[in-house]
Order: sequence, then C-alpha cells, then structure tokens
Amino acid sequence: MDLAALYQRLYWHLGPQGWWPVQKRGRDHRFEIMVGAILTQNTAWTNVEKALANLRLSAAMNPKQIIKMPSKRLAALIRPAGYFNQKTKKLKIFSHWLVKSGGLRSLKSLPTSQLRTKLLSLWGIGPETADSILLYALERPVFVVDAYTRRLCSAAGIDAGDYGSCQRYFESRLPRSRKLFNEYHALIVAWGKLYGNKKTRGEALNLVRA
DNA sequence: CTCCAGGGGGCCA
DNA sequence: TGGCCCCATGGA
Repeated sequence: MDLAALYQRLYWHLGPQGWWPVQKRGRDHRFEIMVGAILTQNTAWTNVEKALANLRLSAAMNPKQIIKMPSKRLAALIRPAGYFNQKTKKLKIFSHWLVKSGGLRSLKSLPTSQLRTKLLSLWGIGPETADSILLYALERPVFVVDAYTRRLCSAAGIDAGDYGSCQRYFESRLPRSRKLFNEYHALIVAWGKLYGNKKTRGEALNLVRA
C-alpha cells in the first residue's frame, strides 16, 4: 500500500490530530512548541503539559526568561516532565542559541538544511527533536521519524532502515507538504498508541495491511 | 510491582 | 556503527 493511501486510512480511522498549531487564539506558539519538543523527549505528553503550564503561569515561556532564570527554579517548574536537570540544561542552551541568533524572525531566512545542522549541533537536540522543531514550530516540510514510525513500517512490511533512510522513504514518496507531514506524524503516533494497546493491536495491524 | 511515554548523551568495544 | 546505561516523573 502506498503512503498516501495509508495516510487516508489513518486519517479516516483516527481523525484529525491537530498537533501544535503555530497560531492559537491569535497568539504565536512557536517557542512553546520548541520547548514542548524538548520536554517531551521520552516523556508522556500529559506530563509535558504540566510543565508547560508551569512555565506559562510563571511568565517564563520565552527564551530571555529561560536564560535569566536560575537553573534550580527552572528545574522546579519543569519537574513534572521528568529528567528535569538535563532538560533544564537543554532549554538554557537552546534559548541561548535562539537569542544569539536574533530570535525567531531571523531564522525564517535560513535554509532548512542549515537550520537542521545548527540544531543538531546543540547539546540535547537529536534528530527527532530537531525535525519536530523544524516541522511544527518553523513550518518546514520535514518528515519526523520516531519509534512509532519504525513500528508502523515494520508492521506494514516496509524495510525503512535507519533514521535517515526512513525519513527519505517518506519524503520521497509524498508531496513535500508541511501540513501533510504535520498530520501524518501525529497520526502515526496515534496509531502507535493503538498498536501499543493489546486490546486494539489487531485493529492497528488491520489499518496498515492491504 | 513493572513498564514505558511524542529521546539524547556518553562510553566502550 | 551498535549496544548499554543514565537521566526522572507519573499514569496504567
């Protein structure tokens, strides 16, 4: 089954996921999306939401506040997201880079490949987090690969290979659309939860098989 | 009690 | 490169 048809199936069965709209209630959520991408590393999203709420309530959802804030205090705010010492360091390094780069506005003019290389050079930003930031916050047409994507490929009989191979597999077989990639990745995660549940695994397998 | 979330870094062979 | 361990909370 081709990837476009697979997308249609996932969408039909799981519905729109609506991950991370850049604009919500007239506000710019790009920085929050980036923070979320870092905080959600190996962490349940429900826990990330608590940490994000703490940052918002403390008026700390911006890079300058993150930089200024003592590490102990930042760690306390993001505590529910787990790995708080490492993630405190990651958020500070990332925020420093963002401010030093001139903020979100100045990133718009940079090519995606250059941005990706820069993100990957930062301590705490690996391939999935970099691509999530590029896709969901910076709205670049980059396909995000994660453990669920591998599982789906495996279940669908697709030999996707390593991260880069898997990414190229999807990017080369789909229209290079930021909105499509956004929804597709979110649908794969939703499928992964279905697959992870013993009671619905059969349903998940049916979705990816002819 | 165990398992694992919308990973990544460090180390070692 | 590939395998392991570490990081840490909270829900199932």
